[in-house]
Amino acid sequence: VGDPPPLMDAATAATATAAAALVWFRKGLRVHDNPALDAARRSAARVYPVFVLDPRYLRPDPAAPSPGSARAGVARVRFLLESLRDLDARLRRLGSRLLVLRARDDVSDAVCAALKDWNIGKLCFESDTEPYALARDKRVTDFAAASGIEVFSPVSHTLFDPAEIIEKNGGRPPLTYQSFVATAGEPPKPVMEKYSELPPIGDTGGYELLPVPKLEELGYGDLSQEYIPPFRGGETEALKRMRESLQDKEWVAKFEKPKGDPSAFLKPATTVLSPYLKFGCLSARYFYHCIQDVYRSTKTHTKPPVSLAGQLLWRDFFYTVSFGTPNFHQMEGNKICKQIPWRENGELFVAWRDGRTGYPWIDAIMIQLRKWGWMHHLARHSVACFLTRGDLYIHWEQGRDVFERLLIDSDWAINNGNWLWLSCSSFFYQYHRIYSPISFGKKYDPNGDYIRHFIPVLKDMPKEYIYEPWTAPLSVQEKARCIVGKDYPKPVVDHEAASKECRKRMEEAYASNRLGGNPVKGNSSNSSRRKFSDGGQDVPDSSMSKQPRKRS
DNA sequence: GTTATGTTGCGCCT
DNA sequence: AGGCGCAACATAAC
Ligand SMILES: Cc1cc2nc3c(=O)[nH]c(=O)nc-3n(C[C@H](O)[C@H](O)[C@H](O)COP(=O)(O)OP(=O)(O)OC[C@H]3O[C@@H](n4cnc5c(N)ncnc54)[C@H](O)[C@@H]3O)c2cc1C
Repeated sequence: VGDPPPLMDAATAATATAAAALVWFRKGLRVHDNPALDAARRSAARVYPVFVLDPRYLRPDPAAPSPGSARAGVARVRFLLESLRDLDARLRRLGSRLLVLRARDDVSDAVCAALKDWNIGKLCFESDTEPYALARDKRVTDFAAASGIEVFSPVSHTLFDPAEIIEKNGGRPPLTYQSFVATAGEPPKPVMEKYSELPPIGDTGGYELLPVPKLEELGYGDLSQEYIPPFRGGETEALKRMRESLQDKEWVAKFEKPKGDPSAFLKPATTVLSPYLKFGCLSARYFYHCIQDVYRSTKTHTKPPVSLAGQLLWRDFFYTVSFGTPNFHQMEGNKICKQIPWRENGELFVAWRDGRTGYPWIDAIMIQLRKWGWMHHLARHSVACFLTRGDLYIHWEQGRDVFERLLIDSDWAINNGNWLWLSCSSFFYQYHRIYSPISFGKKYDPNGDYIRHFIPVLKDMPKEYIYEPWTAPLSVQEKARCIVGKDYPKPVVDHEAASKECRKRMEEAYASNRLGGNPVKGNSSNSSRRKFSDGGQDVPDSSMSKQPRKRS
């Protein structure tokens, strides 16, 4: 169970020596538990720590629906730059520095050029299992192979190696959390050896070495303060935040995920370590390890899936399933995804995206997404359910795209996995359980403080009406200086009617998935069998109202 | 075939 | 704050 991978572990890698090693940072923006950096410093006399800026990720896109680049909201761009600045500072404390390169077009071209220009003998980078990353990295490793450059690419972004888990499970990814946990066992220990010095960087030839750019230098000039979330990027912040969270041992030991308050924003109910894990400012293995330390010091502690350690296992669960599932990020060609005829509706989609549905709970969450790039897990549930199976019946891929761009913790595997979950397309199928856009938030925050903070126009709406302002008498709306239909939108759908309609459509979609989608099992061999034996039992009519079971 | 299980619904009850 | 009925999905294990 605890066996280290047989090939390419840090010790093996360290035996080979090269004059110059290049450490390519992408995620994994940290010094602690960094096997790639560790291998480089042990095996080379000169180490070049490199990050390549991708203009498509960073350049402001004026056509985008909210501030940011085409691919990332400005909150995540800021978080990345802060993380790079911190990484540079931490490398400098070890006598090194971060070499920030700018890709002209393709990131892999820039890496290959540096490998050649600096005469690199060994390339080290953290393995990344996203399809985009696999394609990018293959271009580089192909070049390295052709140039005789040794490559070391350890798994250190996740607790486990997804490929290894899939192999252990008989070639298929485990599709339930429990089977995943049973297959996975205990994660490897983080590489935490302290050292005071890194090998110096070598000659960088004619390369112009610029510091990490400022947001303003990238063209983000007149940004309002509102787009500065209260979370700063970087490894230093990550370790500080983790230690603060773990300091309260009782809180850690009693952590039980569905019990948190999604409306808490001044002091969020969960750790908000997700953006740090996303960029690798914090090692998941180190975090997991520290949680286990806390557990050892308390009498009892909660268990997966609801415990804090269990949250990290969810992360690895989605990484593993996504790695082993072709077309994981879409409905088409995705074997684990229910085929559902989602509806096309640009107007409703834009209302959702821009926080103009007329349901303050939903809109406040979408505005928190746009401005902070982070919302509580259950808040994400609320808006994802509303967009898809709960109210609007719009494709989860459209919601996924919005989250992918705007979340500061935007993560391909986790985001897609959770959208599959919430839309009842995979993993979870109880489409009758629909979040109410009114009562769900109200039970945590009856006064509506969360709404008032993110939707200032509603700040004087009496609490009796703040979750349903369209029900407020006009005199109340006037007194609150918020006229529904003018200052704040009317609801785009009626939740009662819309959710009922959604249930019906889901039932139909599921029925046709059973008929058409699964012709493998239940064929003619048992078609002659009828349920005569049930004849004496009194089956309530309601249970018969659905499609008759056709098994022929 | 049947049965147990599954992180996170709502409304209503106490 | 927690328990219950509601209505009910899929998967794994037997
Ligand atoms: C529609 C939707 C989209 C999501 N998209 C993302 C995303 O792009 N990136 C992302 O990191 N999380 C995503 N999540 C999962 C979850 O909401 C966040 O990870 C969590 O809210 C982050 O806050 P935290 O760090 O305080 O979590 P904590 O509760 O403190 O958990 C600690 C860590 O565990 C991991 N984790 C927690 N919940 C989940 C989960 N459900 N699935 C996988 N890993 C989890 C995260 O890395 C998190 O940082 C999404 C959830 C939904 C419903």
